[in-house]
Amino acid sequence: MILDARVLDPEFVPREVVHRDSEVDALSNALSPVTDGEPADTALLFGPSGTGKTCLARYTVGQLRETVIDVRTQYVNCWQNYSRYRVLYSILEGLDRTIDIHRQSTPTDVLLERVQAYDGPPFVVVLDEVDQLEDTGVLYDLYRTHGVSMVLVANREEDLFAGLDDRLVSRLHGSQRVRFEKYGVDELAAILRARVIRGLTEDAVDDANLRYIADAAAGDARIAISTLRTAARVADRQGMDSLPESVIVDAVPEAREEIQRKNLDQLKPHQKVLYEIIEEHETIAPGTLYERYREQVADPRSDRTLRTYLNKLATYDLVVPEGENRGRIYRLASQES
DNA sequence: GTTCCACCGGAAACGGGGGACC
DNA sequence: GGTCCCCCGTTTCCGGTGGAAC
Repeated sequence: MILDARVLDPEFVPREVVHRDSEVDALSNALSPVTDGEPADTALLFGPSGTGKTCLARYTVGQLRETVIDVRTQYVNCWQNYSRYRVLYSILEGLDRTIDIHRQSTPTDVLLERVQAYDGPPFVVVLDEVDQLEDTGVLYDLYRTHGVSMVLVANREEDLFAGLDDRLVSRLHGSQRVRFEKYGVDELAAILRARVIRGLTEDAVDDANLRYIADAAAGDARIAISTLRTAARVADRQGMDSLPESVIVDAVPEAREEIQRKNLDQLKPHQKVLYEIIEEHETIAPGTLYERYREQVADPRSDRTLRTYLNKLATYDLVVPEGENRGRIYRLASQES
């Protein structure tokens, strides 16, 4: 039943972007100077998870490469590349200039010098999840680098600007902003339909079931596509030639669990211990949490490190901190009231 | 109103791991 | 092989915040 599994991959960039025409136009306009060999202004993409920001950024930059011969591009995920060093290294990878750079011994300044020495055609850098950067100074570095144009992707404008250097904030003031709203059920169903046409056999799933998936995903395309993929995999394994409603209904919670499992798999052992302690209690105060943690591990980390871990868990949407100061408690995101 | 205390997070220091250089 | 340098995860230190207790 599955003809092309890549289409159901969360990273897949389709040949046509559905229901985001105005956003594509806005980003294309922002990048239009590149078609004349000039650097473009910084573009900022904001919106909740699963609204198509990353997909649209990759799609638009891909289109640019098809129409402009002389342009270079690089995609950097700031979640994985959160330090100044890693961002610069990743950018140099896009320029094929990492030969003789050693990740353990070459100073950051050398990487920056090498980026700033770039004198080729316009270079467009997409910095995804840019609000996850631990050192945002690299944005100022890049802003001042001639020939480099940035597309910054983040969930919330306030979160991004809160962490930025004042000089950069004022310079980004006039930048092109593209805002993404959650998809409606019809829009999500159309996105799924486009994937079904390219990835599954004809009539593998009817419109009513696609709308069911779209409705359950609550505006999040990532969850919708994950649900479709989970259902297709199950049906394919069982030798079915279409997706029955029962398989789709089961796939809805499974897809959410799969996303959560993937997040859990990325945790370090000590972070997992914290997660499991919070899981055991409905809610838990920080002091008690630290105490239980120290009881369970042989080589406990300091409380300060635990606070860093807990912030990480919150960023992964696994744990929710509630209240301030002495009233602070932690609970699992899946048990949110 | 004042003091105490739990909690948060920034900044600087520290140390491990790893590569370059002699 | 020894030394130097670098990044990065962690620790230490500490000031800020705000609710509780007096």
